[in-house]
Amino acid sequence: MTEKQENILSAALKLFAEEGFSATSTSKVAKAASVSEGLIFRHFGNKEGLLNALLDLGQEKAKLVYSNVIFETDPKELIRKAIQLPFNVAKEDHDFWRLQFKLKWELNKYNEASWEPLQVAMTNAFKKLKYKNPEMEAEYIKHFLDGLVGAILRGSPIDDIKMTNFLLDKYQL
Amino acid sequence: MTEKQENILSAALKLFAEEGFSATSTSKVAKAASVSEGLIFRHFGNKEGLLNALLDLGQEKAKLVYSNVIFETDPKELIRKAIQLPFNVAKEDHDFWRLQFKLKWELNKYNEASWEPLQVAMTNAFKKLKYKNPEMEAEYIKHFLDGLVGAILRGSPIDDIKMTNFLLDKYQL
DNA sequence: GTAAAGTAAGTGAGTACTTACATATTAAAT
DNA sequence: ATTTAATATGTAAGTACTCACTTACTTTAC
Repeated sequence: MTEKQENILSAALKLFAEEGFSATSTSKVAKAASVSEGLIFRHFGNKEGLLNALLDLGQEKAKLVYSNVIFETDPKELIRKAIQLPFNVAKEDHDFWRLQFKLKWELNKYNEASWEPLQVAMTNAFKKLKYKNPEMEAEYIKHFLDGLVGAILRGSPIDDIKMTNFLLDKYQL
Repeated sequence: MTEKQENILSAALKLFAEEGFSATSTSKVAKAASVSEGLIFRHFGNKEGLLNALLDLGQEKAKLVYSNVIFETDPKELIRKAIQLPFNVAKEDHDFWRLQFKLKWELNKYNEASWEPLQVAMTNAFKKLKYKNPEMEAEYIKHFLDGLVGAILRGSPIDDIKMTNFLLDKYQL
C-alpha cells in the first residue's frame, strides 16, 4: 500500500460519504488526492473497485464495533452497549458509516444482514431478562437504533446524554 | 396540465424513486414518458424543476397523512394512528415516500422538520397519558418510525400484524 | 534491468440543456 | 362562420461539457 494509494482511499471515502458515490467523479477524487486520474484505475480497476476497497476496509472496523456488543455475556450490559452504539459510531469512523447509510439508498448492494448478529444477541439478552416478547423487542430496538444513527449521521442535533439516560431508565439498566 | 406533462411526472417519480435523482438522466425520463427530451425543459425549466414539481405534488399527500394523526384528540388513538403510519405509507404513495427517503441521503435539501408537527402531537399525547418523559418518549418513537419506514421502503420483509400487536401491547393501547 | 508506480493526453459515450422549427389550440376580428 | 393572429405545446438535432476509462509513455524502487 503506497502513500498515493492511501491518499486515494481517504479522499474517496470523504467525497463518497459527503456527496455520494454516483455524484463523485473519479477526476474529483484524483484531484482531492493530488494524483493522476489514471492511477485510480491502475490500482482499483474501476470506480466500483475503489468503492469495494473502501467497504472492505470498513467492514473490519464494523466487526470490531459489533463484536464488542455481541460477545458481552451480561444481558443488561449488552443492551447498554447496544444503546451506546449510535453515539460511538458518530464519533469514530463517521465517514465510513455515513457512506454505508448513503449506499443502502443509493445502491441495492446494501448488506441488510450486517445487523443480524446484533439482533440475535439482543434477542438472547431480552430472553435472559425475561421480556415477554424478546424477538420483537430486539427488532423494535433495531429499527430505533437504525433511525437514530441515521439522524446523527445526517447532522441532527441530538442530546446524547438525555437520550442515553432516557433509554437506561426505560430498559431499567 | 396536459397528458404528456402527467406522463413526464409519473415516469420521473418512478425512475427517481427506483434509481435515484442523480442516477436518472433526463433522456431516460423522456423515453419512459414517450416524449421528446426538450419538452421536459419546456415545462419544468430544468431537471431540478422537475424534481420540485414532484415534491410539491407529494407534499399535499403528505399533509393529508400527517393531519389525520395530528388532529386526533384522543391520545391513545393518536399513538395508535402514528404506529400504523409506516404500514399505510408503504401501501399508497410508495414511490413518493421512497423518493423522499432517498433524497434525504442524496441531497441535503431534506425537510427534517416535516416530522416535527407529528413529534409535537405525540409529545402532547404522551403528556396526557401521564408518561414520565413525554418529550423523549416522542423522540424515541419518532426514530423508531423513521427506521421502520426506511426498512419497509427498502423492501425488508416485516410482519406488520406481529409488529402492530407488539406495539399496541407495549403502549397499552 | 525488470517490474511496479505514476502521469498526460487522449477516447467514445452520455450529460443537462438549447435552438430552430413545426403543429395544435385558442381567441379576436371580420 | 370563417379567417387571422397569437400563443401554447411539441419535436429533432444540435450544443458544450463531463463522465468512466484507456493508451503510450516516463519515473521510481529493488
